[in-house]
Amino acid sequence: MKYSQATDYALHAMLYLVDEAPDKPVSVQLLAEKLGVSQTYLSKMLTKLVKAGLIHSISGANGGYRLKRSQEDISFLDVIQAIEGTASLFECSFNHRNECLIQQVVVEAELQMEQFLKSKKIADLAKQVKG
Amino acid sequence: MKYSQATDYALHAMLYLVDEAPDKPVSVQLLAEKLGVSQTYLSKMLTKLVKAGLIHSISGANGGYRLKRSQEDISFLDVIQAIEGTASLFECSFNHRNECLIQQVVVEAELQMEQFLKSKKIADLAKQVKG
DNA sequence: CGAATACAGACTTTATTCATCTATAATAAC
DNA sequence: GTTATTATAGATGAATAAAGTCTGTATTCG
Ligand code: SF4
Ligand code: SF4
Repeated sequence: MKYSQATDYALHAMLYLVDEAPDKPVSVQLLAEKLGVSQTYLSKMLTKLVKAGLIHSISGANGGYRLKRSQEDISFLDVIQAIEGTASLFECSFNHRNECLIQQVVVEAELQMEQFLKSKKIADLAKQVKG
Repeated sequence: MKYSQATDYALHAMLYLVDEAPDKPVSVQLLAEKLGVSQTYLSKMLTKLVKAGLIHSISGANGGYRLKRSQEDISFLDVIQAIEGTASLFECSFNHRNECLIQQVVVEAELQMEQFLKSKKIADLAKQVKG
């Protein structure tokens, strides 16, 4: 049970954008080169980040990707959930709704983790890397 | 990204053992029937639980599985880690050891979840189901 | 217009999960 | 000691998901 590698790429891409893209949009070509992954593959993840409202895309020449929200607001949780989705770690086929105590325990546990990941911002990391 | 179905089976099996197996060992045959899964498949999970030290196995006629530790000590975390292992959710191929800030964040986040799962005991759930 | 860029869908390959089958080892009952 | 009953281990196959590629389309700048 692991995060997909796509999450790895997305986190690094965001880290790059936060760190190095103050004004000009960054193309997927450049990002893919930096991360050592193919353009078309990386573009799928960036598109997910766009749909999650984390970054903004600009078509056409000189286009690319740019942060959308204020940097300080983008958390690890935002990026991870954009890629991995928000489904629970535990989902049983017998859906004994509202009465599944196992599900309740796992969901609450996940909430603990999510709360922490929400408090950690990508920008904090970029600062640390620089300093 | 989800827990494997094996974890689902293992949790239900443990729940059964905690709830209904005070003295006599329970055979994999009975457990498999209760859970609606094949014996050989379920036995793999039970073997993992044995190796994790949660239950005890007895070969031969009238054998089966029995809880090992005191019931109250067996947590969700114990069962989940017995099946899923203890690897981190995030593991990057470039192993920039000790300096990977992303890894540090995720590991600490996991710790939050694990702490919660450790505090929740299987026995608590069995009680709730009964009452 | 033509080049550069993002986006979308079909497709392939690879890895993991899920599950079964078969064989072996241990032990209780007879 | 033989037999029935149980757990354990390993090989194998099927189903599903993840990882990655290819091709084509839409948008925008110059
Ligand atoms: S109680 Fe929850 S986990 Fe158990 S069978 Fe019902 S839905 Fe599934
Ligand atoms: S910093 Fe961490 S996540 Fe990033 S490449 Fe290094 S090991 Fe991988």
